[in-house]
Amino acid sequence: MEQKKISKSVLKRLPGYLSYLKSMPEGAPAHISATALANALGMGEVQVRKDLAMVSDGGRPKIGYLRESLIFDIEQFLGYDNTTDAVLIGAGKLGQALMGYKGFDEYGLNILAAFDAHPQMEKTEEGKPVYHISKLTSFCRSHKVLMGIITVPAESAQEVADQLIAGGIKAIWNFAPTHLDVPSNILVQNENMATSLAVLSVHLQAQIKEEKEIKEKGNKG
Amino acid sequence: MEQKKISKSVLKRLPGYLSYLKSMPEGAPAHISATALANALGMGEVQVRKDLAMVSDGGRPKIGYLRESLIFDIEQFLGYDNTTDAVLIGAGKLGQALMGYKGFDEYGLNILAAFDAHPQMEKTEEGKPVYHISKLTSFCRSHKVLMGIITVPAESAQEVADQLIAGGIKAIWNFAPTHLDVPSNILVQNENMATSLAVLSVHLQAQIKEEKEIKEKGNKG
DNA sequence: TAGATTGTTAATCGATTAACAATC
DNA sequence: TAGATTGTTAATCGATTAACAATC
Repeated sequence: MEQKKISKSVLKRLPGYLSYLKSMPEGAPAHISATALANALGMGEVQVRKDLAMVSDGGRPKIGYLRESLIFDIEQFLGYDNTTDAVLIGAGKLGQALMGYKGFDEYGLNILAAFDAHPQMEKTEEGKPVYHISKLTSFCRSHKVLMGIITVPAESAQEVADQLIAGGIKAIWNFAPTHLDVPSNILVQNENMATSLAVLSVHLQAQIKEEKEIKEKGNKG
Repeated sequence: MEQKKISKSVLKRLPGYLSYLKSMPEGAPAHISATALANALGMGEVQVRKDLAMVSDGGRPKIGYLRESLIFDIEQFLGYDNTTDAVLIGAGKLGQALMGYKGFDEYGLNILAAFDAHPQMEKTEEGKPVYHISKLTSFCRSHKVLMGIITVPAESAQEVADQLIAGGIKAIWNFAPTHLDVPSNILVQNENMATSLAVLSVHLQAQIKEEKEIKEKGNKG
């Protein structure tokens, strides 16, 4: 391995391998082949092998990869070993759901606090503080926060992004369904439900159309 | 236009255009050029033009596309005009957040009911019924539901998917962080937070490393 | 008419897949 | 040894970008 530049497509597949590997029972064999992984996840085995080559220092022919070190290598590569502090803006339902999600630990993500234009409470159920949005920029600066999670309505998202950037943030996880304008050194990762829905919707349309055609043929025949 | 087969990459960009177009104020000009759209969304103008060509029946040189009909065309293409009924399984925080999200109307998505292994309530805040999971398959069949939204923990996701498929569902929106094994005619769209987090995490790692190097250089110099 | 903008055709780029040699 | 599996090199595929002709 050792830092060939990784492509985004590969990067996006790594969490899938990781989660599958971690979900395997203790009793499972210590080694796993790319072939087995590929079959389990419904992927091509060559692709899996190439992906793994990017992060691991190799498997053994006929045996495969040591599961334990594969997990370690992927986690290390993804930076799940060192914790990232984050703030979340918008303590609505989605925001609260994210604040309450225990699983983020596993990804090295630690949400320090929530911010809201109209805080309804002082602390979330999990005991994380909820501050007024006016404190956002200074909080980010003083806590050296590098990541912001935006769960406000689309209208306020750009404004929030600007404040985050003013606070020194380098990456934004954007759940608001809108495009954010940011300097080129800031990464915006859009969690866009609309995108997924589009894919689903178009698939269903095709399905419905297909069924209708079959039915019509049946009636005529 | 007229049904050239659309690629997934194009499909995924359409909601972005749509949302931008819809967000424009009433007072804005009736026409918009691909160039303007591209600049607003930080994309290449050729790409935008090609994408629009897939769904619209053309703009006019020097003038651009009629905004109104572009919106109509994209919505039609994405099937947002006819409503899709869906069920949601897993009435936890995320599930409730999705149940309560008003914006799905806009995408033609209508969540009929929620199902849970241990229902905590009879109805959600929004008045949608919450049933025991044992009713899932028969409900899907009798209501001819085509889409299932899975917001249960990873361990139970496959089981839920199987029940959905038994109920005749054709598309699954999967929020559980796990791979689902399904027949090839069923579409699974994974809403995978882990994927996004991986991208963000790797970006931040690179940022941190870069900063450290600059600082070290500064100290030496 | 001149020029902005469209749509198309060709060139480039990147990612996936196939073929094959290396190895335990 | 034989064969499963790895890793690499080459071929294919698809998507993006560039160049350019058409048009209002």
